[in-house]
Amino acid sequence: MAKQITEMLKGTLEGIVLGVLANRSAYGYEITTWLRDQGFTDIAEGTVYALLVRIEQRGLVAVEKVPSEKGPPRKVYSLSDSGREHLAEFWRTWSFLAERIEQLHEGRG
Amino acid sequence: MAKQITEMLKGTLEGIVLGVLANRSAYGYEITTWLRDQGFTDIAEGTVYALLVRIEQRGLVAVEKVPSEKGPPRKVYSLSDSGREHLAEFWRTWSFLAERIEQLHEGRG
DNA sequence: ACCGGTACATAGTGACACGGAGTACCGGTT
DNA sequence: AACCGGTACTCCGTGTCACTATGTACCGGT
Repeated sequence: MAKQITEMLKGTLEGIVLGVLANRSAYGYEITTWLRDQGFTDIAEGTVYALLVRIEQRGLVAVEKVPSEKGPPRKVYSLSDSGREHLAEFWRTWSFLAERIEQLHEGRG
Repeated sequence: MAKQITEMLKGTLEGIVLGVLANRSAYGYEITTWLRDQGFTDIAEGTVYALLVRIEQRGLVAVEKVPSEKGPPRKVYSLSDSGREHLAEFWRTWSFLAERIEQLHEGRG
């Protein structure tokens, strides 16, 4: 699972994170841990934080600072309306791409 | 707003092209036309040519120059053994990613 | 002579994941 | 008190990739 996943995550990681936030609010460290548990073992911590900053600046998420008993305060992100729309668009784009790739995979290319 | 597809194609477009070449040899212009027919209307011609140069330099494809009746000579690409391996790895990586994203989509995130 | 379709090439730009390092807060061990 | 590991976030530099824009060149038909 070498370098191919790195390039594939471009564009999809944002959708994944938005998808997670669609289910429940979460903070960066939590999301990183969740991704690792899902098998994305190579995802860099910095990558997730940078992504969160980006989607916050675009207004796709709202942030709330919440104190933690175990360390520095957490930045808890939740999906905004704009983020929900963006996520819907992501699913449409993803479906389009996945459909065609699956066709190729099944040899009907 | 098909800017999402631009980022999503990073990493996947290479796999798509390799997938096409797994079925039959093809040249750049032909591949571009095929992609457009498949619905990838925004794929730039230059993108495909640049990709082909890249995978040729990595030894994933072999090239043969073939004269055309309608224009300049075509560069016909065919998959090498190394390319076939790379494609297999692509399918593994893709399946891994697609599986997790589909789970998210179905709300089991 | 011109135009449109065929066919390939490439320099510059922007977006994004990654590697690596750093800051800070906390509880438990020594 | 000093140290360490887990928690939690930040930032800079790098490489890769698709896109934009443009250019070259070959060909047949008008």
